[in-house]
Amino acid sequence: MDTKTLCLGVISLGAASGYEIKKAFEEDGLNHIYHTSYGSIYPALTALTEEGLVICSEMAQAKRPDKKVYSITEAGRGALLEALSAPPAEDKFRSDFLFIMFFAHLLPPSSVAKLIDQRIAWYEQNLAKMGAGGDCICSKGDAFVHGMGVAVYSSALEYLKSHRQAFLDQLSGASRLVAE
Amino acid sequence: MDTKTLCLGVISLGAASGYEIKKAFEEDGLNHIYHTSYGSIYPALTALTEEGLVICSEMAQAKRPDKKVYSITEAGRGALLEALSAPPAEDKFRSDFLFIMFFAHLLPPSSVAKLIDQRIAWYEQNLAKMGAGGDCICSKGDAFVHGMGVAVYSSALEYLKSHRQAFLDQLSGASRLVAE
DNA sequence: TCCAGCATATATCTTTCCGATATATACAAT
DNA sequence: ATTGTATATATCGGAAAGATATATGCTGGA
Repeated sequence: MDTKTLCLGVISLGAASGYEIKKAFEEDGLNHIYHTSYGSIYPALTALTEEGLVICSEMAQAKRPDKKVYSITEAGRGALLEALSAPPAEDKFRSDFLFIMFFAHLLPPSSVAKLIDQRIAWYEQNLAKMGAGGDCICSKGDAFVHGMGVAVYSSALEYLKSHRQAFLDQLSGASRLVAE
Repeated sequence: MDTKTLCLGVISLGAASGYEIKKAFEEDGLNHIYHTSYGSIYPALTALTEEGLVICSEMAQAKRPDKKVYSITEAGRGALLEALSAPPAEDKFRSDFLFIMFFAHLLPPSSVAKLIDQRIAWYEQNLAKMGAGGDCICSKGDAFVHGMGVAVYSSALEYLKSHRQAFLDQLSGASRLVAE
């Protein structure tokens, strides 16, 4: 999914600025689904405007920097539909945490324990936030995607809680054997 | 986690060529944890060699292209430990599938159904492969990471199976209302 | 009260990375 | 015989990520 499609999708739910698009991938419903950056968004919006897929209305704000609000055009809706209809690329998941866990035998068990505990706390915080369900830009698919996120995070949390101790025991057991 | 660290990690488990490093991120234990490409690996190996973190022994193979096997040095082990000790960056997850589901209301319900079914099949295949547990480069953390992967994929699969019908009903219900 | 920090808002620059492609060969299957 | 797959390295071009620059108002703590 290229950045242009990501922007087009958000704008299809309502006119938005580059700044608001970024927020949608940080706090609102698209959080955890996809990420993008200003370095990609602003050039994408320029390109979309040139292609006539969005139109830009510059809003001079009294005491703020000017805000450029983009709205989708009919051609834009067509392009979005086409992009969404293409066979989806495989999920791309990269986790520093899991990579480090893979090499946990190289680290002191106390560091590993700390990382796992931080991770558990992270899942708990996020699940609490998701449960509250405050932020969302509320498309139809939102509840479905959101529910899947909650299901997956819950199972990850449960796994960490229930396997933490055995894993740490295994690690210190192994290093104890080496020391003997 | 930059590509140099990813390569260093794999090489720390045993001497490997660029080709074998790539495979470790496709089929062996690091699958689903991180991805990388030849375009990143080969330059990274050159840089690691120049920095003295790995050494390269060129293996002339009779009837195959020469194979460059890289081994980690003591300095390399130090650099790896340092990189693994840094606070992990947040997971980066990007899913075309979930992005499309978020905009499912724009697509014909039959297309959405097809995508979900393909997804269910994908999880089933992968879980079968992971259950068999054939491929792994077997570090100590391998079982822990592998188990977490199985837990998460299982819950995703269960979620899709149990919510598929209600979601599709909701989508066609909504479009029926529009048509009336 | 003052100043730090945060939120709003756009833009660009550099480094890194991804995907595609080129090259070469052996082996298996059709 | 020919197609496809596996082994193996290397590089190019375009896309993206992350950091930084700029400007300003609001809020909260020292």
